[in-house]
Amino acid sequence: MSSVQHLRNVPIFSDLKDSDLNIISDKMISRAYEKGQMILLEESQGETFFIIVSGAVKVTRLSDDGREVILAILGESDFFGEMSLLDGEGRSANIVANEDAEVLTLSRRDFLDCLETYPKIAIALLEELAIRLRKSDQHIESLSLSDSEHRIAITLIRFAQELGTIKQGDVNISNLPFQQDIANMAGTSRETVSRTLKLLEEKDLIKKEGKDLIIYKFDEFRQLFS
Amino acid sequence: MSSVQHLRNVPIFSDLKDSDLNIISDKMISRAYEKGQMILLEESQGETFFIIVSGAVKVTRLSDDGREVILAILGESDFFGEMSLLDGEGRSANIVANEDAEVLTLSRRDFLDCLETYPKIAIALLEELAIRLRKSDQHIESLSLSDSEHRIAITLIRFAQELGTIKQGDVNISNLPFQQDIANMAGTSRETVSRTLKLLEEKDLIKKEGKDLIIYKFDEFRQLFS
DNA sequence: CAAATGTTGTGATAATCATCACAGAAAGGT
DNA sequence: ACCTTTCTGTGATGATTATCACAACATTTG
Repeated sequence: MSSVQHLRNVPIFSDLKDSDLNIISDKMISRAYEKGQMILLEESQGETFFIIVSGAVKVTRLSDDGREVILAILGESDFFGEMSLLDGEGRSANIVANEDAEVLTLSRRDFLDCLETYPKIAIALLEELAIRLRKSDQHIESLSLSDSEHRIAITLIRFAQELGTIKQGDVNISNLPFQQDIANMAGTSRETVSRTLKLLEEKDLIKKEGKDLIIYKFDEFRQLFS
Repeated sequence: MSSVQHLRNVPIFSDLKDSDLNIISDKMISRAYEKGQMILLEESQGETFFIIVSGAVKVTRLSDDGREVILAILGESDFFGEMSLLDGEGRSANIVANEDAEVLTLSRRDFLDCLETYPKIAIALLEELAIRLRKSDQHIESLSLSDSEHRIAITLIRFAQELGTIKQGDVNISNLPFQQDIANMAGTSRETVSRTLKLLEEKDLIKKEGKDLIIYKFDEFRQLFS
């Protein structure tokens, strides 16, 4: 797929005319990372805007003693790097390739020019940030008042919404992340994830099948853990 | 103070010329709420943008069983209501007056017009949302991997940054929120807040004085709980 | 000012969950 | 196919912290 066609899939660019997309696309540089590679470091100045063409990355924060908190897992057509471009602060999170990943990059200068030239992009970006803020708020709520079973269930729901495919009411998440990653998103321990998944399976709410995980009756499941 | 002068203090408007501010200011309507009054309800459609002229509000989410999570406490010159205007989703949080409060409001239509007419506002708003997202990320990190003492300390730091006054290295927070509110922000129980404040006082890190709370050597304190 | 209401302090108890420890399973590399 | 590494399952244990219960203190209101 050409890079223009990729851009067309990215929400913040979807309103633009082909001619404009071409102009932007010409300024972008393609890069590839392999699984586990660090794409952006917390310390570094954020000077680049990234769009994911294929693969997936995780957005993390690391504590002093090395424990990792996963804020989000991003996939195809998602973007990142915009935060420090916008507010000028240093990076607030690390980005690590969670699978082999291919990205398009735009320099700070070109990105900000885009915003000025195409106000629609700025407004679409506002929308996207509002959505992210909303998700963060839900995440905070869940960490604040749920027990680990709820937090893990909610994490599964997030995965289902991002990476799942629906089939007659059930959702299939293929390539479920490792238990350790689920734990780091849900704010709990790896062992608790293992035990809880078993528990949810015993309750016939989910089913593990190799690398896949099926959530039965997704709507009811969501209801259950609101 | 005239409402134009208030707008000048609001970061997203600070770049505008007086003449433009006047135009916007004319479209705004002033409203007053008293302590405890609900300003925005979770269910309702968000159709209004708010700027706080005086007083303070809390941004909360309520669980089914009635427990409250406080996402933020906003004060003078802060604004809210923009999220559902931007992404069209229903409200994600409740807003309650935490003290008697006076606000200026702008209708959905006028707000969106503003964004189109003054791209600078859109960009400034992007900046602000980026800052909020950053704070949310920190909040999530702290909830995920700190014990209650750390979480409470971090909550105090947030208050200090929003409402504190510095005096030779120490920060004075006058009108510290109730322990229950601190607990709801820190994701812990009211009793634990009580015990932890006592503990921090015994360590000579803070001091309670009536309604005030002093954090000694704020920089070191922040260091300590990063 | 008394009564009522709201807020804080503190002990006792129990529940949840992290941590440690290790075995078994799966995946990757050569 | 074998070895190595990574991932998962599961028991035992202890620490943290929520919850309950109630007294003391403070603030509001009639």
